Amino acid sequence: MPEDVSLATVAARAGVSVSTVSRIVNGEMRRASPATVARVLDAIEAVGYRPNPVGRALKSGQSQLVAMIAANLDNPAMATIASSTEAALREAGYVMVLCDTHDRPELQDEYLHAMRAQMVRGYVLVAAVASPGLSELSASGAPAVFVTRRNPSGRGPFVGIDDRAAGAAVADYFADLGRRAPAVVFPRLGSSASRDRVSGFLARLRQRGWSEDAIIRADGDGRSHLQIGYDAGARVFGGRDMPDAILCVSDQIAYGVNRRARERGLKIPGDCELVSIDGTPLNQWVAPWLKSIEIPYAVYGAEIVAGLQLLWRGEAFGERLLPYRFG
Amino acid sequence: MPEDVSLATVAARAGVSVSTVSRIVNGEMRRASPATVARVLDAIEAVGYRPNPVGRALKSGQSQLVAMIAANLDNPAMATIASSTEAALREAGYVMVLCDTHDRPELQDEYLHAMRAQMVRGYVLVAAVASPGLSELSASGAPAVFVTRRNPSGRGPFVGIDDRAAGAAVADYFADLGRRAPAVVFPRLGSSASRDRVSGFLARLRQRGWSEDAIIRADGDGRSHLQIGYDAGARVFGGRDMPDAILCVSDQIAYGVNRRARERGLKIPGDCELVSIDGTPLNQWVAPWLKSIEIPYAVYGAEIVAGLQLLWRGEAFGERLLPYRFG
DNA sequence: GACATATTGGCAAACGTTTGCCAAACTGAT
DNA sequence: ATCAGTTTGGCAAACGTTTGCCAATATGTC
Repeated sequence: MPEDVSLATVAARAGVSVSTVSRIVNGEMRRASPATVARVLDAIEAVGYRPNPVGRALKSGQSQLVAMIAANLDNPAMATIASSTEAALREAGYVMVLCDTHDRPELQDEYLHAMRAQMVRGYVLVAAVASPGLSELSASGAPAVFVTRRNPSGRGPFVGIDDRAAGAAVADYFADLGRRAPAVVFPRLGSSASRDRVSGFLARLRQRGWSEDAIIRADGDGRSHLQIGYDAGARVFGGRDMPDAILCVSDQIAYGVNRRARERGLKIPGDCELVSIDGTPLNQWVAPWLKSIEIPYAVYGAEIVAGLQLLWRGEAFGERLLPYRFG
Repeated sequence: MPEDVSLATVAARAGVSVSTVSRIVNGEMRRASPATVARVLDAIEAVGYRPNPVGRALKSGQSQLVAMIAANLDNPAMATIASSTEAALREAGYVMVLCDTHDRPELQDEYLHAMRAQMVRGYVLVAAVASPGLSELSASGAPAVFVTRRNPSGRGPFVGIDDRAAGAAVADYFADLGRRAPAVVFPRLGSSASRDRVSGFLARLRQRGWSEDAIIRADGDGRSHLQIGYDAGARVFGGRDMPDAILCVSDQIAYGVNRRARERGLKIPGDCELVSIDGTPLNQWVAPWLKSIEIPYAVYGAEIVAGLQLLWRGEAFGERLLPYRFG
């Protein structure tokens, strides 16, 4: 494998200059006679030339790299987003660099700097958290798409679902089902997504006749939604008013709540119905007791890349709310 | 944010040449007088200089990129490996590029080519599949670490567990427990890992008195272990001899088998004990009925990077078998 | 045949780095 | 004062690419 083939190799073999080869490689066919083009194409084929992305990046100031900065890859929802985005980017000729911030602002900033140094073409920020570097990024006008959570510092292109509507849909479901004591469990330090889901849920319940304090609320601390659910479950199931229906703003929170319920000997969904928002496919296998708003994470990738391409072309791209299913 | 600071910027400000700055940046302190060094360091600080990895890569022929080529990011085990590797690489000053092959050899080859073009420093191959490009890679002597599955074409540095021993441990567990009708469920097109787990399990059972055909075997097709388990479950539970203990070679297979058992009204682990090999932390939340050989995926990252660093230094690195826990 | 105008292709600079080599300046010994 | 040896620092080439500009050749018009 002679991996030292460059434009010069091809040029020498075809008996033309480097610039001519470069132009032909880049599709500028009318800058050379058909005969020359053919000769060059043959030479390219013969020596197995592939453009060097590094040389290109240096010259043009832009690499083919796209940075995905995600809060926590251990969350299956994010893993699916990463996976589908990677596929869509490859399809479009780009390469994905994956950065896991573990929800820590300093790490996020470190990555943002490192990625800028790599001259990445764009940024995909999944569940980004507020940080100085992020404000900088927003201000710089670099192509960035926010996913799941909206840009914490200012506006920015967004891919996600209508979180308020999703919350409201669950409220309707509970109400229509005749549940009397609804509850909601969410992370204390909420993202825009969590907040919107909760507020949509609460607003709709109020519309449908519940008083503010008839709705049980429980939040939890930390970055593990599993733990948040488990902790909140202790309070929810330990109080005097047992809920008969709980909205968990993520699958993982529902897993935590369910574990607590199990430990307390409660039947789910018999004693208390659980609904989550996420609906990853794994649920059908390991959590059949869980009803969910299913977010189409597997198609996020295509939407994200479409958004990036709009931004690259200088066109507007505000937000793209994807349809969810209540399954 | 003036992101056009280069060595030249610093050099101009410090009143020295570019080469001097470069040498100081790279720690060659004795090539300049202390006074100069101080001046340059100040200038670096003042203009906020950060070396440009692209220029560096072009000159040196090596980027700071490390390619992780993984078979399927939707599998939580792989997601954990990816996540921990990413953290360890960052720690060591590298940047991880993530490629998801969806278990398809052509895609794997496409990625291998693309990554070589990116002048990546090394390769991490998680559950790699045999392919022409992979043979080439092995032959080229590029730094590559194989994870979970051994190099399908030839030998190569490996990070994983002792799969045969793990299989044997489960056999011992079943035997000690007094189970009479053990079974094993595995993917038909097995990786080295699957094969070793199964053969270790079978060998130990034979040692302990089982005849070859007293052990129920069921395999399944396709790339989804969930589906494999579900399909195999139909056969296992539908046969005349009901197993009273099943080894599933992965968590996801166990999820599939369990779903089938549930649908048939079987009690797990009452009617039939399930043991899997993987033991991702999620099990404790959503699959308390499952006993597992717990593989420490979260520490794979550190091992992988340590292995890469050995390879980079030209030192030998055969294989690293990590301890597992039976929990 | 003279001239304008396309067409075709090469030269050279630039992107940010690293590094071999050479030159100046300094050190100290004679 | 001379010389050798060392320290200090710059010049310039190279990595692979892109692109503005200019030169040469070909084509067309009168």
